Amino acid sequence: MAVLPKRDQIGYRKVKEIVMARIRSRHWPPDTILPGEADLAAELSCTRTTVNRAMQELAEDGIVERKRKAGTRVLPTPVRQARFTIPQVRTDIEGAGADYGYRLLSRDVAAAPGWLAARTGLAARSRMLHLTCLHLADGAPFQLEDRWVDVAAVPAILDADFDTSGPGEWLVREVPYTDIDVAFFAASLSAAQAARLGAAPGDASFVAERMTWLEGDLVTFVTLNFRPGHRMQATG
Amino acid sequence: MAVLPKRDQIGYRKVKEIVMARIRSRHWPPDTILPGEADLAAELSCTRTTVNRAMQELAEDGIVERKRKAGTRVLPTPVRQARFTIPQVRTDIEGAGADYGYRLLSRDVAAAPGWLAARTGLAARSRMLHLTCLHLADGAPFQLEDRWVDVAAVPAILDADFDTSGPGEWLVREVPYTDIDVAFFAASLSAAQAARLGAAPGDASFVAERMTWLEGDLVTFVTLNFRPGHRMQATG
DNA sequence: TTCGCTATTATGTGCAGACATAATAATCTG
DNA sequence: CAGATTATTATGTCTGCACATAATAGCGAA
Repeated sequence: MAVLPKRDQIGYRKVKEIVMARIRSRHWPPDTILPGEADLAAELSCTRTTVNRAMQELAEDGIVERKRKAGTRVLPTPVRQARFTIPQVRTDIEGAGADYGYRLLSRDVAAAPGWLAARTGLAARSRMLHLTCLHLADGAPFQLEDRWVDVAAVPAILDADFDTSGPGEWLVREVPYTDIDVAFFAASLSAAQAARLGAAPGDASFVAERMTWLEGDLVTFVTLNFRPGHRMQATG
Repeated sequence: MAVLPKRDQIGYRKVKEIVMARIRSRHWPPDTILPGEADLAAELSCTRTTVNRAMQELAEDGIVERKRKAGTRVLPTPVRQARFTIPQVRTDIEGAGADYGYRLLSRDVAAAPGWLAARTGLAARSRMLHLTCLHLADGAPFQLEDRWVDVAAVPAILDADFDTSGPGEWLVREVPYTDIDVAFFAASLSAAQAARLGAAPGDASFVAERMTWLEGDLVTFVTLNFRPGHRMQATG
């Protein structure tokens, strides 16, 4: 049997491509107001629904800006956004083909320190579980984790056993959350941190800091120090 | 006139909310195969189209995984992704309410160095424009830019004037691209870098490294050293 | 049993039409 | 003419329906 001829109707992907090409080629330079969805649909002989989906995605991608009645405008400098998967240390390590290892370094319950309360809006005397642990890749120190968990928000945390696997995995499995804030920066390792990571004091460490929230209340605050040389990749 | 009673039909946002809530509450624990779109549509009294849109977005967000015939599965550890806008230094600085300043430090044309060719797949002898410049916030050094541009890909770059504004802005305005790779890491500042940034040699600097491509060919490679203390925020 | 075809089924995408909503443009009014 | 009101218009979203496509499950033949 002959292969059935593909229906050559135009789809939203194709529409996206066409519009992108026109924007890139300066056929529609920055700040241009694009033709309305109905016009484009007519030109490309598809329905407005299809054009709409394409345009919505272009808006999501930061290529255009849409406003009712005002129309769709080509953004001057494409506000391209990059995405990265929020680091999960076990996945990171195993994804790189290395063996994952873990060690609990310390565990204690204490009142939230002032700097933490100030940064997160916690009550100053909140009871927190404070954990530090080390994640290893092929036996070598990879990441140093310093975590605070609000006991009021997650009472069960006190009964959890973190001798053989980290609190991150337990939390992500057991505790719901609605929002995450992440920040990245560089810091010099203290003597204590360097010793844990098998690096030299003062070495530059890539640091991820994460706050996890459930409906506006802090669940956990964690600081992750990576071993010197670590790179975080993203793609736009 | 009385306010017209809002039609209380259910929309895709509401569907997303409901599904999210059920997943969070463990009503649908990880690895559950959700009811089919048709069933959900019936339960929520909306159409399959609406449910479909909601589920597509949940898949985009990394909450569920969808496969034809196999159905929609709740992911075990929500592969939440964070997005950040690819740093554009002027926007960053002005967005923080500071005055933007700029200085060109050096400009020369040279063959691509070996490490660059190796990392980008450029021909080893490609002619490149090499620029270094400094971006200032309220007069203080903020970011040190070290950029390579492929002259073959962007011939007009040789005629551009980078005395008063940076190559990043010129490129984003004039040159189309299709892909961006970004990497972030921490590095200790060399003596020369520290002098430029008004910091101390050995200080930890947050570094962004960016490769920009047009249909598989490198357009530009840039290394951005931020002043010590800089934080990059993202939100999930 | 195992290979290979076919039927089934859940998601993917498109069409046509309708009404909702936001924001601008046009018009009316003092 | 300024300010308020109304009309217009582009996008936002939903309803129903139809067919496409991928992947599994089930069946039959070697």
